Amino acid sequence: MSVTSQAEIQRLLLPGARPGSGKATVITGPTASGKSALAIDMAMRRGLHIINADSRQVYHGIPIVTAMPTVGELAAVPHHIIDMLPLEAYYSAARFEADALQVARSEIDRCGEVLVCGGSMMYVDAFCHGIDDLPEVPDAIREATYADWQLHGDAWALDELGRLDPEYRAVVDPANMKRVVHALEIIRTSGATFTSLRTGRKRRRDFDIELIWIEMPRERLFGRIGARVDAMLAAGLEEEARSVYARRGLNSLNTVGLKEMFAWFDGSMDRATAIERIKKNTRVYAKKQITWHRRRLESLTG
RNA sequence: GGUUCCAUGUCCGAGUGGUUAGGUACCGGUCUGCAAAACCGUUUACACCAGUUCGAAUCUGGUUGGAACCU
Repeated sequence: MSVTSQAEIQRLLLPGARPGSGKATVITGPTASGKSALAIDMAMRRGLHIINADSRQVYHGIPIVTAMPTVGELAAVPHHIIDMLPLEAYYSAARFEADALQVARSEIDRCGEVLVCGGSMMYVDAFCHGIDDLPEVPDAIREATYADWQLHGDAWALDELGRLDPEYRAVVDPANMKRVVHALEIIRTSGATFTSLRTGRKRRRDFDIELIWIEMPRERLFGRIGARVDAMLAAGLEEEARSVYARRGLNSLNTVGLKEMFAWFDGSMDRATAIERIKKNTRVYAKKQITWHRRRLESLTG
C-alpha cells in the first residue's frame, strides 16, 4: 500500500541533547495507513536502514497477519528487529528500547540517520523517551504469581497489592487485573515497591528525533483496513493461522487476525463472522492508536 | 378485497400506566513493560396523528408500513 494524496503527513521534532549528533526519523500512524511503504521509499532514496517498531513483526512465522514487508522489500532495504524471535519468546517495550537504541547508534555512526517504522505506540514511545528500568520478571515468578491469582482471585490480588504497595494500589485501575498482577510480579522480583521503581522519568536522546505521523480521513482508513484484510485472506491468512493454531495460547498469537481465525477453527464462530470481526477489531485497533497519539501530542505540545 | 399479527435506538432485544433493561455497533477515554494486550466511559428509542389520564412505549380510535392466512 502506498501513501496517497489523501494522507496527511504530520511532523514533530524532538530535539536531541547534543545538536548535530545525528537523527532518527520515526514513522508511525494507525494500522494500514501506509507506514511501511513510506519508510521503504524514504530508506531507498536515502540509503537508510529501518528499525521495526511493531510488536508482532518481531516474531517469525506470522508474516501475513502482521503485514510484514515482502521478501523483495526486505532484500531491498535492511530491516532490524524483525522476523527474529520464535513465537514462544518473551519480548517487551523495554527490550525493544534497548535493542532499537543499539541499532540506532550504530546506524547513526555509519551514516547519520536511521528510520524507525511501526504502529506499536508503546514501542515508539520507549524509543523516543525510554521507560523505567524495571527488573525483568523471571518465568518462575511470573508463573507463580499468575497461579496465585487464579487460585485466590481478584480480591486477594488487590489486598496483596494494598499490603505490599498501598500507593500503587490507590492509583491502579482495580478492574484491570493484568496490571495488578504485573505489579505483584515486579514487587516479588525486586523486593521493592512498584511505586518506587516507577519514576516515569523521560530520557532525552543524544540524537534528534523527527516523529512522522500519518493522518488520514477515517472513512478512507477504514476502507483501506477492509481491503488489507481481504488481501491477507487472498495471501493465505487461513493457512498461516492453521500453521500456528496448536500454539494459540501464546501471547504473540493473541493478535487481531489470528484470534478470530482460531475462533472459527474452534467452531465458536463461522468464517464470514470471523472475517467481519477481523475487520472490526482492526478498526478498533486503529482507533486506539489514534487515541494514543492524540494524548502524546497533548503531552508534547500542550 | 377480508381476517389476524406486528411496528422500540445502528442492529438484536426486554418492557402491558409513573426510577433512561440488557447486549451490540458507533463514538470517546486510560496506559512504564507480553500493548495488535488489558481496562473504562458516553450517546442514540419507543412509526405517525388524535384521544383517555395528573401521567402513555405501555390503554382507545384512526393513518402509514410490514408479515401470515383466506377469497
